[in-house]
Amino acid sequence: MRIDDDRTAETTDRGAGPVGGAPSVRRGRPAPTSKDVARVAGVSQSTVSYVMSGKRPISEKTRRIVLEAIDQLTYEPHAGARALAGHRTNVVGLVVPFHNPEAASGLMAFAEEIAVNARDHDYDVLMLTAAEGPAGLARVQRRAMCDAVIVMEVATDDPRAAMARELEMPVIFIGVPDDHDGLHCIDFDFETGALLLVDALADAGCREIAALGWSEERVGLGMNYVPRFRASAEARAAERGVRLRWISAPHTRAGVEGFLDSVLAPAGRSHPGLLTVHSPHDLGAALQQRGLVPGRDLDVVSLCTDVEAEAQPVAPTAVSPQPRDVSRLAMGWLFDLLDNEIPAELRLVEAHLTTRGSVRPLG
Amino acid sequence: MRIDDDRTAETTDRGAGPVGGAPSVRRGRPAPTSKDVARVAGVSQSTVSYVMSGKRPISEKTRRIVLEAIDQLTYEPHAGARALAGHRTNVVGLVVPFHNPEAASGLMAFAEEIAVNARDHDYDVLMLTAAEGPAGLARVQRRAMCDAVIVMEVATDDPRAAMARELEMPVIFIGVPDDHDGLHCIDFDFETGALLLVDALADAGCREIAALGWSEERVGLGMNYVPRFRASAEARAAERGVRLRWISAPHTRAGVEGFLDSVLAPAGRSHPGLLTVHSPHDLGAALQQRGLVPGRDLDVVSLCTDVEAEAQPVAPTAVSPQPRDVSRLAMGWLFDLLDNEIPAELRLVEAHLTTRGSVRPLG
DNA sequence: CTGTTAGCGCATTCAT
DNA sequence: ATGAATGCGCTAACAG
Repeated sequence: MRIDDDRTAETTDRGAGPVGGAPSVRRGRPAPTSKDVARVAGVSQSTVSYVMSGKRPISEKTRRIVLEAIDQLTYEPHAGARALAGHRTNVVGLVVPFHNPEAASGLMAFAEEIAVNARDHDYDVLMLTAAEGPAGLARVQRRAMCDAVIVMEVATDDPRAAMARELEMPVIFIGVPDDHDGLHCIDFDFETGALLLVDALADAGCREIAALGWSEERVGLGMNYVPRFRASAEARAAERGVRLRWISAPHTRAGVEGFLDSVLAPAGRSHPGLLTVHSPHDLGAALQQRGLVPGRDLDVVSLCTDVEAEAQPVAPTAVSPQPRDVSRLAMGWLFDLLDNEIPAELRLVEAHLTTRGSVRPLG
Repeated sequence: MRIDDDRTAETTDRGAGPVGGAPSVRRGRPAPTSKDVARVAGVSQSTVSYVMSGKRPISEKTRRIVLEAIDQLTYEPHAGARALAGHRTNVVGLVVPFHNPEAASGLMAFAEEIAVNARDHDYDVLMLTAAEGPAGLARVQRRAMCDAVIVMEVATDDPRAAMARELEMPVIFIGVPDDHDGLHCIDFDFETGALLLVDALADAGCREIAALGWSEERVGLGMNYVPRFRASAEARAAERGVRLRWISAPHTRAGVEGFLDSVLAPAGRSHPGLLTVHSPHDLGAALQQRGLVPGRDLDVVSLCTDVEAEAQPVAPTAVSPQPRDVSRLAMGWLFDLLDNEIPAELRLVEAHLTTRGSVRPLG
């Protein structure tokens, strides 16, 4: 049986470090535990726990004393112990996609937003890679490494969808798999975004639209937003009696040039319209080289973030997929999901058109 | 006192799921524990533990039986429990920098390489943000959330350096703070890289070099590699009797154009040399627009990855900072550090010049 | 309102 | 070569 504490009841020697800029970590000393806090505060260990969790009423007086002791010892709870006893890790898993230079910037924005939101709720982020596939999700659940997972860059036919249905823990997909029944999915409303962009060109009088879509690689990986956007754009173009053409290899210099050759060469063609996705860097230069100015010689609209738009020589009228909004909402949903039972659902972030003068007003 | 097990000694009902594609996670059932494995295998719990850790000799026979039970139950150890009892989390922290579109691609490559290496050692990656500053390092240590941390995008005068010295846990800096005494730092050898690039131009007969460096933002943040590279390049240029000029705002279109105007306008100037860092996308287009071809009308060398180099209209002779090599080596060092006491040290990854024909052979 | 107690699932020290 | 017993630091149920 235990003979009680090995540590004596001194309340002073574990106090603050050297005067003036005491380091918040002291070498050699083991990290203080809630028992240490309890001793310093002169209360029981469970009281310390309850002060931290707020799961039962505590008198204002003891509350203050305990918080003071916590502060004095710079105590922080042992994550593993807490997870073991409390069945909660305070960690969310984030499955990041395979490296993709084209989309890297957007992905980092996503990830950062998620990490910051997590910290706001005293959560941390475990970085999982797409390389682990569905098995990765099962692994982190069985090891109890996180309370929920966010999956980015979902494919139309994504094997992680089936796995997510088997898991106990909440999984939020950023993107919409074909069969998203029973899944919690959130994404930008690419369908409406496509409508807005096609309409912007059609309203300006364009009879013909050339679209520079996602890279071949993205398409090949079956990214869910590609068909969502394309199908919607095509449907609307048909409705408006506009011809819509998709360009292959849109993100190579040759692709851009070839496109310009074929579409714009017959000078005087009526109202050529350009719809770009994440405007390829070369496009601005290519147009410029041909003396073509968006909003004067042709109409250009784009699906891209505001930052990307403003970076163009001529900022295009655009619809932003709002990566930060999407991840912020995803996190809000996730935290809701952790405490409450919420039925599976598909949530879409509203699309808006930002007019920027790359489209000629119909005159 | 404990009345022993609540679970009966059946060894069959927790077996594999439905025949043919049994899901590896079964809803409703609690995750199996090492005790479950022990019961199924007919051994003690500690034996299961020792089979997994290999920390004491186990007969081949029981070893096999235990592994079989583990497999059958798809058992995985509870991360929190393991961390609590074993004082090891099997997690490495990774501090990712503030969002920076310019460098996002490289950072994702870093992160992916680190994550993959971690998984190879049965480690996971906790994503920390630079926003937490030095306090973030202290926090994850006190909470026992990881066994070591890797810090990316280190500043010349980085507050995390001081914190790292206080910590018990290993911290590896990717980058070299000014005062790196007592720190474990690893990075690409930017100094030698600069020498190689300046030499390449000087050897080709350039008397004048214009350098397009990092963005103002990077410089403003005090990124350690900026002065390391610049100082070394300047020193070598002086040695070689070459004039070296740094261009401000190198990553704006105006910056690039302004630079070309001032340096190249006086046609026939002797051997203009260009040294670029992460070639701005616009540079290729800008040169092309002026009818200038690297390797014919001027000499261009670059500090950029092979991928970035090959993406240019004319692939430049270049030195690659080898992000993947650096992170792989960092992880190797880290795992070494976890088991062995290794003195602090600065490790540099060797620089190599890859000749690609953007420099005219001296004739 | 607060203290006492029993595990959470594992690693590890004793025993054999 | 194996088993039994202990405790890591915490949460939550139980007892006042």
